[in-house]
Amino acid sequence: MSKDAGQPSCPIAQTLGVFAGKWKPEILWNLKDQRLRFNELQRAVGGVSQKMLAQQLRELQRDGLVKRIQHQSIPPHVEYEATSLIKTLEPIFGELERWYKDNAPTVRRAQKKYAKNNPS
Amino acid sequence: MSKDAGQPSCPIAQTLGVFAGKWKPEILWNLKDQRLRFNELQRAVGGVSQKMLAQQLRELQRDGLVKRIQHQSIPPHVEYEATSLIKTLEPIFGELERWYKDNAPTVRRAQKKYAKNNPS
DNA sequence: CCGTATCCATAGGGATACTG
DNA sequence: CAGTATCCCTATGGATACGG
Repeated sequence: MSKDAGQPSCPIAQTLGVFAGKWKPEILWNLKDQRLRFNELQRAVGGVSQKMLAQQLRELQRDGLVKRIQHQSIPPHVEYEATSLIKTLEPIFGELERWYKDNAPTVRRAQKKYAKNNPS
Repeated sequence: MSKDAGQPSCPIAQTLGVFAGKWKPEILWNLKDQRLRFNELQRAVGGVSQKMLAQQLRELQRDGLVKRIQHQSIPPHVEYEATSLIKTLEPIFGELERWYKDNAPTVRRAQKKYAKNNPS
């Protein structure tokens, strides 16, 4: 019991669900202004396994954020590109970036202070 | 091996790391305009276990987003409240909320379409 | 009342090997 | 090249019981 009904109640969590997966921000970040092939993307993201990359790309496609472009050729040639829906995320990305620029030091200090008070 | 260096490269991921944990958005959402006690918070969030709530609260304290207020009394009385740093997240929350309002239907449609094309 | 400690099941995710 | 399939280990997270 106490099974979650499924939908998180607040819209914040809903939106995060779409783009806040483990590798998604970096994938979107890299696709923001360029098409990339699978391997290029894997190198660009750095540290992601094939399995994870494929999976996250599938979810991004499902949610309409990324489009898969298959060129018929041998050897196969596939490119991924951001859809127009991604453009609507830009204000969010902008705010996230700005927040980091403005507040990262504050967070660092809080963490140091916390660490000092908590002999883990 | 192949241990990740630690820091994700893009600031987006950095910022998300601070507040995008599984229960954090809902915790912050509830603390936004009121102090709450541990049990109140647990009920408010809904579905979160004691263990998870305690853990997420610890992280939020560590990152300076939440303050723990301990009243000395028997039985113990503890309250959690948002710090001023949380205020700086509001533009982000605002954008996230707005995005959901504007684009949730689009995402739904994309998902339906994707499901139709992918007999999973 | 406010948590921590412990146990345990499940899902996440890496490495590797293989296919169209 | 662009993935899937498999194996396997670890981290996550729920339930329960206990301590300050």
